[in-house]
Amino acid sequence: MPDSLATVTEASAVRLATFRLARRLRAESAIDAMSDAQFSVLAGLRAHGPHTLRELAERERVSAPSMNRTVNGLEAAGYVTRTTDDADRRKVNIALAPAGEAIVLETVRRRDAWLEEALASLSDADRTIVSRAAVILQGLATR
Amino acid sequence: MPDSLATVTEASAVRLATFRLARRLRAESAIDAMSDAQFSVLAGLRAHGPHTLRELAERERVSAPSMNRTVNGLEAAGYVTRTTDDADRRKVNIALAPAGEAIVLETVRRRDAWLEEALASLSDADRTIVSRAAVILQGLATR
DNA sequence: TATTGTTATACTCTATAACTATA
DNA sequence: TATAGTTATAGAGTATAACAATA
Repeated sequence: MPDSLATVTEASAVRLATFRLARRLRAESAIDAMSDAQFSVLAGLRAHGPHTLRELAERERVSAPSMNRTVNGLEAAGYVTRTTDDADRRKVNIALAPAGEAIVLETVRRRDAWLEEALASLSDADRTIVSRAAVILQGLATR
Repeated sequence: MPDSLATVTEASAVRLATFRLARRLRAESAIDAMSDAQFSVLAGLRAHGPHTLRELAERERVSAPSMNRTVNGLEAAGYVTRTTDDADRRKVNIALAPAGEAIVLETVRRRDAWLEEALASLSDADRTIVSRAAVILQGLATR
């Protein structure tokens, strides 16, 4: 029943706008060869500092073996470093390498540049609405 | 808008809110076993009707062989149907099966239910801001 | 014995190259 | 010859089960 698609509720309008904008922003990246999974790990390390493998796996809601593979790729590319923990030698500390930080910063710069240009096309009133909504929506997502 | 520092901050806030909300909403799904790639195809068929393989691949910005595999899985699960086009027998029409439509509707229902509850916690003024922002942001994402 | 990380194995999604069937 | 779809092959990300090292 295609007619039901015309009935756009407030919630579905927010859902559609969120997914479409996220998809558009995700396309702006410093490196085509970098997967979402890899970038998410780099961004997590940039925002929250070094993690053990287990901590990274939990943050990304992924299994430890899966995270191990992703970290293997990032390490091979020189984006992260792996060092055994001195206090507990079972643990491995995974930290952002300079090349990894550069990727995060450049990707964020590109995404914000795209958004900046898009926002510049709006009226002052619309920009104010978007700015306020960003604060409100972030509160909803993290409550 | 001359203040470029304020502009960057505004863009960053929109970017973070968008990614966090999208991630939170994506977690609400009818079936754990369904991947994002599979669900995106079903949602596209639901919104825009039957597609050829090539059309689906272009819509999802994926190669034809990759889409062929995804469609194979969806067909094996009974979520889509494949029928040879009568007018041009090289083409295959891929359409949403009832079971596939049920998955889309249930996932959308869960996501909107989560969002409705979240929006219900807001003041009327904040809700109005979010509703108006949804329209504005969707315009930006699809321009 | 419990925890941390890794390896073994398998399935999905991604790609490019090459093939078949049809126009 | 050109187009639509599929198959062949390979790499990355996902999982669970099993293992080694360490606490």
